Amino acid sequence: MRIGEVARHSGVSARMLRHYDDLGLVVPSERTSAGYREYSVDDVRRLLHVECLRTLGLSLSEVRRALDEPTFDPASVWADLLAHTRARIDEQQRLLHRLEQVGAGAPENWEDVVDVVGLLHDLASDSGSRRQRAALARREGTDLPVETLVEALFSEADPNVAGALRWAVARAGEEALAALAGGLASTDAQVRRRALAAVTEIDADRATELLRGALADTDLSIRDRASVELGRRGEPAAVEHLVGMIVAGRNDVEAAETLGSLTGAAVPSRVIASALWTAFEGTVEPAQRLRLIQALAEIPGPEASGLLTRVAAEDEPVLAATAASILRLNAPETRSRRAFTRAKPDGDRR
Amino acid sequence: MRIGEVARHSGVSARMLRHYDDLGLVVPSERTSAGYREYSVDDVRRLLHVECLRTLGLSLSEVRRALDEPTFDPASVWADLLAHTRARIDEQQRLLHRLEQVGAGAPENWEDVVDVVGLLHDLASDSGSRRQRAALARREGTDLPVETLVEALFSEADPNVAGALRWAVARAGEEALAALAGGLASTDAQVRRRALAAVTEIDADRATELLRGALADTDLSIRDRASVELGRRGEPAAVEHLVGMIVAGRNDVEAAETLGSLTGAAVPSRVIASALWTAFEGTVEPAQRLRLIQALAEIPGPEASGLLTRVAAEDEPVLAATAASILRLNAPETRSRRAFTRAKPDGDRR
DNA sequence: TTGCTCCTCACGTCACGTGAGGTGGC
DNA sequence: TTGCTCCTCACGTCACGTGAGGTGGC
Repeated sequence: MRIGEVARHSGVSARMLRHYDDLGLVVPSERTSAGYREYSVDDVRRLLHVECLRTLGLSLSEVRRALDEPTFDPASVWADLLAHTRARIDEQQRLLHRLEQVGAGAPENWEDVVDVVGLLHDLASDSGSRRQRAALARREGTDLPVETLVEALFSEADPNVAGALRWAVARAGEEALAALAGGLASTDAQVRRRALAAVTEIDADRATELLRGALADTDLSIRDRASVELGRRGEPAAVEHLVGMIVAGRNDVEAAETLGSLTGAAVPSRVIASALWTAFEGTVEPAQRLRLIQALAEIPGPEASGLLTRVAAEDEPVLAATAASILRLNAPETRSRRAFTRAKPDGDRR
Repeated sequence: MRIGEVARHSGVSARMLRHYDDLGLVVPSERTSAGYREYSVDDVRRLLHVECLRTLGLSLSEVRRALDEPTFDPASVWADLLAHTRARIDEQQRLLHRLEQVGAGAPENWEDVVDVVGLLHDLASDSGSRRQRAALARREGTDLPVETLVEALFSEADPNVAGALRWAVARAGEEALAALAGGLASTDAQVRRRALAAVTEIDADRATELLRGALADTDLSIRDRASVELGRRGEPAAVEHLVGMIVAGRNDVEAAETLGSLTGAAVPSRVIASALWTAFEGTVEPAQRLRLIQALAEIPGPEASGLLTRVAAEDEPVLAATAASILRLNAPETRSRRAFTRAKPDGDRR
C-alpha cells in the first residue's frame, strides 16, 4: 500500500505518516524504485497499534518505547497518565466554574470582566480583610452573582467576613433564596446553619417558608434559630418549639421574649399563656418551672397574670415569691420604670 | 521597575515579559539609556490584567484584542470558551474512563494493552457482530473487567449481543454481582431489567439475595422475573407473587410450573395448594378461576387433588370438567404419557 | 499529454524554556 | 575588579498543517 491509501484507511494524514517515518515509529518496510513508501500489512498493523496507544494519551515517544523497548512496563506510565488526566479534568472544571461565575453577570466590557475576576480572586484569598473587601465591593456593572456570594458564605469561617457576606447576600433579596435553599438542603449542618443565618436577614414570604422548613431540621441549634426568627415574624408555628427551648433552658430569655412579641400579632396571648402553663404542669424540675414562670412575665393579658397569681398563692416558696415579684413589676405603675432599667439580654438569665 | 523585579512580583518569567513586549501586549513605556526595559505602574497594571484574562483561558492574541479593541465584545468569546472547556472536560473524562477500564486488568505488556483497547473499541462499535465477538473474546491476560462488560450489557439493545454479554458476565460469577447490584439500583427500569436477567444466570447466595430485593421493584415485569427465578431456586418468598401472576394471567403457565417445582423443596405442597385455593375463593372471574385450577394441576400431593375433586364435584360445568380432566391426566397410569406429550411452553396457555 | 500521486525541504503554529555571547551598573 | 542584571538572537519543544518546487505512473 502506498501512503495515500494507508492515510485513507487509517485516518492518519499522509503528513503524519511521513512524520512517523522520520521518527522511526512506523517505517514502511519497502520503497519503490522511485522512492515511494510501500506499507506492508505488518506496517499497517503497527500503525494501528500506534493509534490505539495514542487514544490512551501516550506521547509519540512513549508509544515508540512501548512498541520497541521490551523493558518499558505499562505500569510505569499508568499512574502518570491517570494522575495527569485527573489533574486536567480538575483544572478544566475549576476554569469552567470561573467562566460561569464571571459570565453570570453578563459583563459588557473587558474592564468589568477583569474586575469580577479580581473580586473572585479576593473572595478566595487567604486574607480575611481581602475577602471582606471583596464581599462588600460595589461597582456598577461588576456585581458578583448571588450564587457566588452564597457559595463563599457557606465556607466562610471568619465571623466578620461571614457578616459582610450575609449583608451582601441579603442585598440581593429574594433572588438569593434559591441558592440559600440549596444550602439548607446540604448534608453539612455547618452549611445549613450558615444558610439559615442568611435567610433570617431576608424579609420575604419565601424566606419565611424556608424558615418553616428548617423547623424540621435534624440539628437542634438550627431548629432553635428558625423558631426564634419565625416567632419574630409572627408565625404561630414557632410557639411549640419556643416553649421547648424555655423548658430545656436553651436561649430561654430570647425564646420568652419572642413569645412575648408574638402575642397580639398572630397568636392570642391566651393561647401562649396556656402553652406555657401546660409545660409548667408537665414538669416538676424547679429550674424548668422557674424559667416557665419567668417566661410568663413576658406575656401580656389577664390569662398570664391569672396564672402567675395562682402560682404566687399556691406554689412552693421560691416559685411563689418569683411569681409575686413578677406581678409587682408588671403592675401598671412599675412597667414604665422597668422598661428603662432592663437592657435586652442576648444570652440566658440564670 | 526593571524586568527582573516585575517578574518576581508578577510570577511571569522575564522571558515571557520580553515575549509580551515583542507581541505588543505589554510594552514597557520606557527604556534606560542602556536599553533596559523600565515598567511603569500602569505597565504593571496592564500586565496584571493580561494575566487575569489568561486565567479565563483566553489566548494571548485574544487578550490583546480584549485590551486594545473597544469593539471586541466579551460575549463573542464567552460561548466559545464555555463550549471548548466543556468539550475538553468531556474528552478527558472519556479518556480517564478508558484508562481505568484498561488499567483494571493490570496488563503486563503493551500487547495486552492494545488487545484490551481493541476489545473496548469493538464493544462500543455500531456493528452487533463486532460487539458480540468482543463480548465472547477470550485471550489470556486480556480479559475485559466485569464492570465494563456489565456496563455494556446495561446499554445493549441487541438480544443476541446481550445474551453473549450475560454469558460473559455470568462467567465472572460472584465478582459480577457488585456491578449488577448497581444496575438494579438504577432509576432506569430498562437497566434494572437487564441487570436482573444477568443476575438470574448467576448461581450464588448473593445473587439470590439480589433477586429477593427485586421483589420490591416498582416495575411489575421485574417483580415477575424475580419471582419466577426465586421460585426456581426454591425460595418460599416467591409464592405469593407467583400466585398473583396466575390470577392476573401474566406468564401464568411459567408461574404455575415454578410453583410446582417449589413443592417439596422448601415449601410443603400443602401450603402452595392452599395459597392457590385462597386466591380461587377470592375471585369470581371465570378466566382467573380456570387458571388457578390449571395451576393446581402442577401441585403434587393429596391437598391439590382433594381441592380439584371438590371443584369437579361442586363447581360450574366448565370448571368442573377441567378439574375432572386434570384429575384423570394426573392419575398414576397417565402421568408418564403426559410427560412425553407435553413440551415445556414458554408463554401463556390460553 | 494530462491529472493524479508521491517525493523532499521547510516554514508556521503556540506559549513558552534554555542557552550563547555580550554589556551595563554598583 | 567582581558578581549581578540585563540585552538580543536563536534554537528546541510537540504534533501537526500547509505550502513550494519537482517528479513518477497510468
